[in-house]
Amino acid sequence: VSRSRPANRSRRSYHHGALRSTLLEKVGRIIREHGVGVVSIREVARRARVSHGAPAHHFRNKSGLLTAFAVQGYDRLADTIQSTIAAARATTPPEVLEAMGRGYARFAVDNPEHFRVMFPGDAIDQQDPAYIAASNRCFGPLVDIVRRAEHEGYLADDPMLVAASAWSIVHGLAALWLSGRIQARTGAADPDAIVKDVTRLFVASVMKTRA
Amino acid sequence: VSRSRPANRSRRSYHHGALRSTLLEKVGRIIREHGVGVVSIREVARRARVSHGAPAHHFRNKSGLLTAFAVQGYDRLADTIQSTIAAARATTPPEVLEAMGRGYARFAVDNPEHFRVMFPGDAIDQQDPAYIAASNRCFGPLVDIVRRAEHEGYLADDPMLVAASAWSIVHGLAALWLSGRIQARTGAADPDAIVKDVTRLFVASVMKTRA
DNA sequence: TGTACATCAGTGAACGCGCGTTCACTGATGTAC
DNA sequence: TGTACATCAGTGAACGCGCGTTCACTGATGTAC
Repeated sequence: VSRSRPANRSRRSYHHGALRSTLLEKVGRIIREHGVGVVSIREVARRARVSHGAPAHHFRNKSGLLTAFAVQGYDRLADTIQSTIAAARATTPPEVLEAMGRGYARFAVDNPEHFRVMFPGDAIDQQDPAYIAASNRCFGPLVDIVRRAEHEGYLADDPMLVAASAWSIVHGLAALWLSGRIQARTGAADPDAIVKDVTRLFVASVMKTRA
Repeated sequence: VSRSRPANRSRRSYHHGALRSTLLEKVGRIIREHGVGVVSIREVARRARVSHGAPAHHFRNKSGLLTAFAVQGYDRLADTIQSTIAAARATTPPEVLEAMGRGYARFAVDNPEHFRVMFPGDAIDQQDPAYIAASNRCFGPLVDIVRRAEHEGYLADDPMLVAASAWSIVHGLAALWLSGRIQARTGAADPDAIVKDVTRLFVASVMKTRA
């Protein structure tokens, strides 16, 4: 942001100042409004009120733009999971696992535009180091908690199987919710309620007995 | 297929004979090779060796083409689930539910191109009656089996909650497998093995006690 | 404080491309008589 | 069996469009002295 900003703020400065983050935000809006297939560099630039050549200074190409958007999504997912655990004051493995599931689904419902890009991921570069790192920040804590659960005697099954199952159930629920299937089939209107019920059912079933 | 087909089969007849099903098959190939975003009427027509105006005689427009492809997917999904139940000679609710889960995942792994179009479903017409009917053929049996399970005393939880959870876990597992996440994280190489483990874990947990 | 200059960030024209849809057309088929 | 004709299915030209990428450019910033 320029120090010498004139009193008349409608005079647009030649340099945008925060173009990178603005472009990512516009990507999100376009996906939310019209779907991933509609995202184009030119439309993103148009919404940011910048020439369509400008994004090239921040993202090598279209794939780079979408990959950066997915990375931002992973960062936010990791944050949401952590803050959900903290807000629930969860400490035991069942409490933590349930909070993680709720955080994951919460993120998907609140950030459908990120979730959609992060997951099938046709258009993004899965080799990108920032992408790999951000993705690891999400999966690491899940593995940690199931290992801890096993160590503390909460599990009767292989911890990696439990991790894969936990991830699957919450991912599937989020994906089906976003595509409108859960609402259509069960008449559910509140994602939080069904997320809570499903995660509770799963955690209670899998961690029923403490050795 | 023309009765008066000439001996020289390389002479292409003006009428294709089975263009509709050929076009759908080409859609599948394109998605498998390059992703949903790459499907275009012109490319589909090109692969079917037909002019790009021809598809309009079978599908109103691009959305109609993709919707028809999704409908075909739902039909195959319902068939796969039924035949998996039959092949396993499953009769009790836990056996049937587990077989349904395996069938669902089997379908996704074997028909990723259909699965990808059927689910986020950005590009398809969810109001299409054929679409709604085909989709119902898949969900109906799931509701039937959880209701039966409840009636026979296998469930401690609300049957619709169990149905939503079952669908979620198997859908999430399939989606994560198709996006390569499960393989990357667990080192699993055989989808059947992990599908079997996950469905068993779920069914055994949820239907543990018989009232 | 002032000046020169390198670097950064955004411009806008140009390129070549593939797309969806429409439409007048024509070859092939099948049916009525 | 033969003929007329309606209907069906595929053709290919034309339309207008938005796209990604490149590139010589210029305005703005910031740093060295």
